[in-house]
Amino acid sequence: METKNTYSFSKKKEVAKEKLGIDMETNTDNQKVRMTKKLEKMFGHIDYKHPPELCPVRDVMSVASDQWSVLIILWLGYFPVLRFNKLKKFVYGISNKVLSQRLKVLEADGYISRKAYAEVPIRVEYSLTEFGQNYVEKLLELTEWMHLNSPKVIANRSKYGSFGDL
Amino acid sequence: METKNTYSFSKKKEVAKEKLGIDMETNTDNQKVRMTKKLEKMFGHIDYKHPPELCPVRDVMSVASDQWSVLIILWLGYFPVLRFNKLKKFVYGISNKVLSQRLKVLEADGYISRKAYAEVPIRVEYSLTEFGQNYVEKLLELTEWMHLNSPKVIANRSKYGSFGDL
DNA sequence: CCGCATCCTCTCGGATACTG
DNA sequence: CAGTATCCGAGAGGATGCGG
Repeated sequence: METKNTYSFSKKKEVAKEKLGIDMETNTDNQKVRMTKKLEKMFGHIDYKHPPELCPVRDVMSVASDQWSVLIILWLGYFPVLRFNKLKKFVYGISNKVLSQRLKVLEADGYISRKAYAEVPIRVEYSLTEFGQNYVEKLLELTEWMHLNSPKVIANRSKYGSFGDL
Repeated sequence: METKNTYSFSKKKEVAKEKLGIDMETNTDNQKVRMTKKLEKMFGHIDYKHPPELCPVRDVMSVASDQWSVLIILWLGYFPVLRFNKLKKFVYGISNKVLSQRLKVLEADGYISRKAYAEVPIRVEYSLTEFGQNYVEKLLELTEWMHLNSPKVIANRSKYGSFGDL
């Protein structure tokens, strides 16, 4: 998977130039070049004409960057372990159904672990796995940025006028 | 906004202990403590019982972490400037309607800029703003992680069984 | 207490056709 | 070319009630 690269950067540049009339060489800024390298790593190996279902990154991200999933993971990063109803309290506004769905998917994808204790009434504890801890760190970098910049965005938005929501 | 903190960490611990039966002091690991600090910065100032609509971070993130928005921003990070139909080709699978919606919102939120040239036929060029460049860097860190780890997730998923999608 | 099953609503988003 | 307008279907997600 690492070695196979059916769609190299030079090939991409070709396509960009010939089929789309875009000259990649206009990328001069260092920062942009670094960014392009990273993007190349992610997009370079795929043909942009292939069905998006074949892109595992899209797939995985759609779970991990889901609004509810993010909140669940963040709160589980905050508290070491949480039970279903506690979690529901923190992830304010989530319904039983959605919470339970997300928890199942997040468990399946390896972010969280679920421990059920055979008591009466039953007790279930959710916590982050090693992998989930790993992810929450990445996520925090993003949410930190969001926390920092959301005022700007809100300001922009109202300056721009009242357009659609999402 | 920075100084106002109606819901301090110690208060949070109180609530956690008294109302939810969670002892925050079980956080021993250094990494977890750092994480908790960050989370505190984001969640500490809000009462988790307040309506989620009041949380600007949720709001801003729902736009910025939207699947289509992410792809648009990434491709605009790859190519310095793209026109509507080029963009549509790269963000494979997106419809006119959604692309146009997302572009409008992303412009309103300050990530991208739109330049229309009064030619016939009309030409419109989209590119990242300074702010958008800023964001795409953050985003790339996350997508890099995704690119790196999606195989693990897929593996986990199939190991776990065939459960729901998303 | 956990969370599934059901029902029902309602928004998102795809397809197509049309205009400046 | 760059969108808008309209229609329509799928499915996400909320509320409730029940079972383990």
